[in-house]
Amino acid sequence: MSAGEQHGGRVTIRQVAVHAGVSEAAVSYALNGRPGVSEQTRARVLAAARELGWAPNIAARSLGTARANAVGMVLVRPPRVMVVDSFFTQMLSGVEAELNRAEVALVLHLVDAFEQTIDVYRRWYAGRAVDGVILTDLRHDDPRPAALRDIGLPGALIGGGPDDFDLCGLSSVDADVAGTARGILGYLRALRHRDVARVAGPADLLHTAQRDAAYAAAADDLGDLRYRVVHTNYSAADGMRATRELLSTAGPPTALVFDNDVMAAAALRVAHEMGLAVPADFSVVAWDDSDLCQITVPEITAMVQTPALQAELTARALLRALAGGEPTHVVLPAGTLTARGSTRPPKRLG
Amino acid sequence: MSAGEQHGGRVTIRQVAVHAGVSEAAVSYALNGRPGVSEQTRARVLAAARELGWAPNIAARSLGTARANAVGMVLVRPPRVMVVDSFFTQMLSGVEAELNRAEVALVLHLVDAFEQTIDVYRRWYAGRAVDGVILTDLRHDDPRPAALRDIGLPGALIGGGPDDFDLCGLSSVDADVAGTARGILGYLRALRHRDVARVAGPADLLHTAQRDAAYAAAADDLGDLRYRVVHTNYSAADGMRATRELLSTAGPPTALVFDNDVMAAAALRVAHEMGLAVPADFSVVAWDDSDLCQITVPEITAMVQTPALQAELTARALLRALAGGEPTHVVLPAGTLTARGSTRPPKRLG
DNA sequence: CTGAAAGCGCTAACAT
DNA sequence: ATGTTAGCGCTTTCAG
Repeated sequence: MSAGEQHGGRVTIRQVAVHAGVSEAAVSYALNGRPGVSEQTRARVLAAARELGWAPNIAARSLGTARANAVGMVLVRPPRVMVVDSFFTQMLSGVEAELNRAEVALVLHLVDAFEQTIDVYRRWYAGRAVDGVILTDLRHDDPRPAALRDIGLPGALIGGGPDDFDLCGLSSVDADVAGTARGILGYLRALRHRDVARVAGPADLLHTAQRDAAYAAAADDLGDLRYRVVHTNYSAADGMRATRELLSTAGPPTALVFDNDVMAAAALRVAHEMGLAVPADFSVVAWDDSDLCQITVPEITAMVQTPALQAELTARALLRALAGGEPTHVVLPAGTLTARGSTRPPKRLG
Repeated sequence: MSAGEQHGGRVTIRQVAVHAGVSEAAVSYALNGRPGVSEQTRARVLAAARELGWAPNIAARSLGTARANAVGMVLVRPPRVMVVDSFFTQMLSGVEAELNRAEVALVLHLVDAFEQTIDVYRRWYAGRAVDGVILTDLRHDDPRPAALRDIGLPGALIGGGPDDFDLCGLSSVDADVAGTARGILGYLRALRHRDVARVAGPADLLHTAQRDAAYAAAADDLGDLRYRVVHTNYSAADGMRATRELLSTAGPPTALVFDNDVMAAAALRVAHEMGLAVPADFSVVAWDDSDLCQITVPEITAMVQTPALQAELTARALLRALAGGEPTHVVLPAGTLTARGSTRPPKRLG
């Protein structure tokens, strides 16, 4: 609360200059921590700026430097179809953590249809509204990476890593899905489960495809484990549908693994409807952990993921790319399993 | 996909002008739908602009007009403490719906501590980063409205309406909390409940205070209904703590109402732990509805709210204020009750 | 190391 | 109805 703060905004660099008794250019240098000005002047300028409550005019700076100092994210409405709400908020938190550090703004844009996304990118690029974008929920044959390359707009990917997909020069940050899948199946196998079914997310998400491959490989490695999968749209209702389907087969699985926590919780209800008990009749594991996994009866065994960290590193990778760095591909450690009451050895051992 | 789109961005108004064979000013007029240019030229300009893939440079426009064409929201991290995740995403969706219509960008900013919010507002104002802000989760004696007035930054409130609070000239959009509270207690009373306890949100949220008053008044009106309340931090764990507390009293309530869906779901677990049955031993009602209320056993009776609409109208009110309009105070209809299996008449009728 | 001046792309007041 | 021009506030060359 220094003396001058009652001025309250809209102070120009010119006023700071006269206040400090130097030129506008000197102020600019001083404020941006550049050479070309003595330490003494710098100190005086900074003092004057603080005293007057100066803050840079975003538009003027952008216009001069041709940088928006902002990054954008386009989401498809409704969010719940693409990401679970809690995953989304954690992701947002991670992105912001990194952007705040760099004093870069986050511009959010929701579109009604996936196809509109690229138009937004084009507009953003043309208008220099953002310097780059962060992508999530890549789909099979997702047109966005190539579009970004064609447009010339930098980007970075949360998930949807390098394995089987042309990233078009974008950076990516993935979790170790192979390790996570091995962790889950290995854990169940150690409990003697030999028939595991998975209630997965939407088949067209790359995210899901990664897990498809990871689970299949992990099951293969174990050798004596039957593994099947049903895809859903991530909603509770669809998860229940899939769960019912799997449990209604002749020779139902002894363990069900879910691609998110909501569907896992919903499975407990299905069990109840079908007169089955968890974990007596079948075990349940959720890929993501959340409060939800701890308010059910029984509590749900879950793989703890780090979406906020993943998002934070993605934002960092984008900022590096904006600074001229090469694309990077980070893989975070596999999730850690928290065993709870929803898992135990199957009734009939194989 | 017109012919010229391969140009791909960064087209200036000057290029459009030469392409259309007119002056820069004429292009500006034509593009912004203003008088001062014939329909014929306008058409030609628009065609040229589309052909070249022109989009306005955000910074240049802002600098010229002294408007950012953006509104901001500052949230306190972690979001889950202040708003339930699903409420937050719905709110975001509503805000964006309105802003997109007006081609206004949304800038999101997360801070670690509530106190930092006003600094961000000040910086945003000084730098013309946003034209206005949307506030949520007003607290008791919240300093933000007055700060905005002092700073000179327009704003609008999601919730925290006009009743008992100096809004400092801000617009607000509220749900009819009084009506909702009456709806819930009336419904329970009609089932013959005469002893209802509430597991509420954080006491320092104005939001919660509104409900406190609404429930108290509704209980008073009914006359023969005992009502008590315990405040929580909205988390599942704290909700369970409060639920346990209430059910452990001598003469426990026959119905519990919850300020959010997560705590309501968590209460079912508490019931199980305590050897109680829902709705046999006590009924459960949630203020917000969500998928969660439909995957529990029993399903949870809930008040359906319209957070997206509330947020949308708030954004609209803000845009109106930016256009010079007077502050407005909208009150949305009370929530509608969806009765499910978690409620029924109490065992011992009063 | 410092000061003057040009220019980023647009809008809006001016002159034509 | 159209074209000319002067800024918006900042950064950044270029002389001093």
